[in-house]
Amino acid sequence: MNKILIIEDEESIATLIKMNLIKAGYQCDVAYDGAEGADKLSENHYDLCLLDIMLPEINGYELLSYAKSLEVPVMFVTAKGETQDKVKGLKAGADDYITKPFEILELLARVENILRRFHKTEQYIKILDLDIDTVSREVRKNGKVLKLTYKEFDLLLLFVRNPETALYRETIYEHVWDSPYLGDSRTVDLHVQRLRKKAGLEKNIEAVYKVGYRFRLR
Amino acid sequence: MNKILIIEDEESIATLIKMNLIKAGYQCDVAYDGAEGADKLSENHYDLCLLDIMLPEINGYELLSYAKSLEVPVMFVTAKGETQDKVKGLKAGADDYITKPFEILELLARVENILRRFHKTEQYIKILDLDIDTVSREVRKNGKVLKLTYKEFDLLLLFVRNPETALYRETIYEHVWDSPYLGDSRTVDLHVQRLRKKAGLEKNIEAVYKVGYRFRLR
DNA sequence: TGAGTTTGTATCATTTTTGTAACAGGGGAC
DNA sequence: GTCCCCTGTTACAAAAATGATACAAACTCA
Repeated sequence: MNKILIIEDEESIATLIKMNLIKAGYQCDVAYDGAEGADKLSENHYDLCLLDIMLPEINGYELLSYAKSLEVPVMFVTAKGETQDKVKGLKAGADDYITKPFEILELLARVENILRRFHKTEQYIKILDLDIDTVSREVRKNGKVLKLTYKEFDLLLLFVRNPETALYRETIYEHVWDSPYLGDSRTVDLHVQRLRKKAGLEKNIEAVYKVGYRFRLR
Repeated sequence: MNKILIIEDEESIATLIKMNLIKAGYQCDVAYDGAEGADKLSENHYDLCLLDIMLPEINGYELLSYAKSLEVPVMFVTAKGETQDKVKGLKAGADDYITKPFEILELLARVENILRRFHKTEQYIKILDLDIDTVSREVRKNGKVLKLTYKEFDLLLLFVRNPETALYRETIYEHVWDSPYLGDSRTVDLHVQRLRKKAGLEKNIEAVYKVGYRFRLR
């Protein structure tokens, strides 16, 4: 699961980006100023940082070098016409930049591109006898398309991106349902059963007693 | 089929790039110096030009402006450490750059990215049994002109430019209506129905439950 | 101005997804 | 070995999403 930090002081833009990234299957945090951004960077591991150059308090370049020191790839988000900033940003080591206003499709393409470059994500995932296309949201097993529902697909993605990992129900719920887990619900279990059955993963998704489930590759 | 011109004097590198691009499904020409490059650019239409900066005879920047005048996207190929060149290249209008030595996967990703970005300005698109002229905004199906409305045309364009992709309603709305999607509106759906009917794409535009729609080529 | 288009909302029918409940069975803890 | 909690399974009903149709507002073009 890829985690992206958005550092952007304009709330509407931050929200727009966040919504779209979440839809595309990423996990997102937002920081509204440089200080908050630096805090979040130090507290969590992120796979990518979208960074607005013009920020209150700490400016973008300082944050850039901080992120780089943590080996987090950075994509600059610049306002239109600030060509000098683009150049400066690239010199300073940003991995990409995008100019506001931008097409959401372009943003997604660039995000994917960066993550792919840093070997974090792929459009196609081949695992066991499954071929997963994360862009078309299709899964094939031995060439035959599986009819997975929205949640089943997200659940499968979580498993294949975290193989051999004991995933807590809480973790699963929060990733797939994107809302806090209130405990005491069989929802996750039921979806796991359905996924197991549809994808023929009875042997590969195993229950971990009192924890949740684990995806086995063997 | 996308056609790519590689202008590169080092034969081993040119061959390596060519081989990989062909394998990835592109059609390739190679020019070994600037003069040959300029000739080929004038003789054929290319969708992308990969351009080495350090060339005998004509240097990369002159070729860049020539390619730009023909509206051919250009990606600079620079040797490592030539940071100044990167900056200069971007300023001069290159659409992307890549540093030697590079990962083939990265090259392919970047090529794809550029083509995706520029595909949007292609005048003629032939797909399935449709002929689309993006300038006159006319669509023919088996030679017969379809009477599409403004929004229907934009919607069709979005689909044909993103085939086999699960497009979210948000994405569709923001692209075609060019304003933020506020959720909970059947507008996109309705336009999809109309487009399906008028263009006879009932089989090709399929609903992706809880997501939006997907354009199928098969 | 007025007829014809285009566009978006509202409504209803149908299909699909999702989550709760209830019960059965099995694996740990002791 | 026994008991109990946890997980597997099935059924069902609520909720949500999509397709289809009708209609009204907005816009176009003569």
